[in-house]
Amino acid sequence: MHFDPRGPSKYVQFADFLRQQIESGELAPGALLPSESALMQRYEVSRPMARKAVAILRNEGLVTTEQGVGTKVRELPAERQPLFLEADAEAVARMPSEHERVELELDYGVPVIEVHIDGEIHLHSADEVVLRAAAPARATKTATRRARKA
Amino acid sequence: MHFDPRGPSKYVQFADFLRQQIESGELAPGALLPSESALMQRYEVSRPMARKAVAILRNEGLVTTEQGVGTKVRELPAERQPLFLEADAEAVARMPSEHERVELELDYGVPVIEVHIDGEIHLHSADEVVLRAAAPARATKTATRRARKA
DNA sequence: CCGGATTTGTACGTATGTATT
DNA sequence: GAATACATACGTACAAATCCG
Repeated sequence: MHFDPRGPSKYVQFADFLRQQIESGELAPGALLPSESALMQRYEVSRPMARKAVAILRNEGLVTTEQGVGTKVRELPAERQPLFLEADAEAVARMPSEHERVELELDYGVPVIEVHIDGEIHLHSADEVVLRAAAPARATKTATRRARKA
Repeated sequence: MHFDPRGPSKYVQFADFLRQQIESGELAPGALLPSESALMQRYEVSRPMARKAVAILRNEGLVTTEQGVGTKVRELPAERQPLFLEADAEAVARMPSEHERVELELDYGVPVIEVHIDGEIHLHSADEVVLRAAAPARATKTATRRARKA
C-alpha cells in the first residue's frame, strides 16, 4: 500500500483501499477486518488514520464495528421486505438522528425511509425494505406493513 | 452546558446539545454555528470533542461545513421534486460512497435513492426528491425524470 | 468465575496545512 | 499579508467490552 502525496488525504486513500477489498469480495460479508493494530503495522499508518478510514466505511454502511470484537463487513438481508407506496402516500429518505438510530437498532450508515400517509409518519430501516408502487385500489385494500422491531 | 459523567460520552452529549439548538430554531437554517474555538471556550470542551460533536451532526445531514468558512445549519429545498415510481420499478435508499458523494455533489449525511427500472439504475439525491406512486398507465405514459446535475 | 490479552472507544495534546475573509 | 477557521496527521493515556484459557 503506497500513498500518493498529491492525491486526496491519507485516510481517504486508505478507505478507498479497504473499500476496494470489500467490493472485490476479498473481504466477504461477515468477514472481520484486520484490527486497528494490524492495519497500523501492515500499512504503516497511525491509529487515528486507521480509525478515520474505517469510520468512512462505517458511515457508508459497508461495515459495522463492535467494541471488544472488531469491524465486520456488513451483510445485507438477502430478501428485502417490499414496502408498497399507496397512491396518496409520500416517502423520503434521510439519516436518522443518534436517538432514532439507537431506538431502531440501526447500524451506522443506514438511512431511514419516512412514509407519510393519512397524516401519519412511519419509519423504516432503509436496508430492510424496497419501495414499490402499490397496485391501484381494488375490492380489498392490502394493508401497508410496518417495519418489524428486532 | 454541563456534562453528565454517567451519561453517554461527552461528544454525544455535546452533539445532543447542539442538535437541540438547531431543532428548536435557535440556530436557524443557514445560520453559522460557533467556530470550533468559540465552542471550546464557551463550553470548555477540547477541540477533538468539539469536532466530533459537529461531525455527528454532519453525518445526520443537519449541518455542512466549509473549510475557512465554518459550519452552517443546512437548509433543505422547500420544494422537493416528486419522483414517480412506476409499477414495475423498485427503489432503495443507501449512503453513497465517497466517490459518488463527490460526483453527485452531495453534502455529508445525505442518502441516495436508487431507482431500478428497465434494467437501469438511476441515482437521486435523497433530499431533493419525494417518492410517490405513479398513476397507473393510461393512454400516454409520463416519462420518469432524471435527477438534474448541478 | 477470574485474570489476562485483545480490540475498540474516549479524551486530550501538539504541530502544520489549506481555504476563506 | 494577516487573521480566522477548518483539515490533516501524529502522539499519549486510560476506559470499556469481549474473548479465551
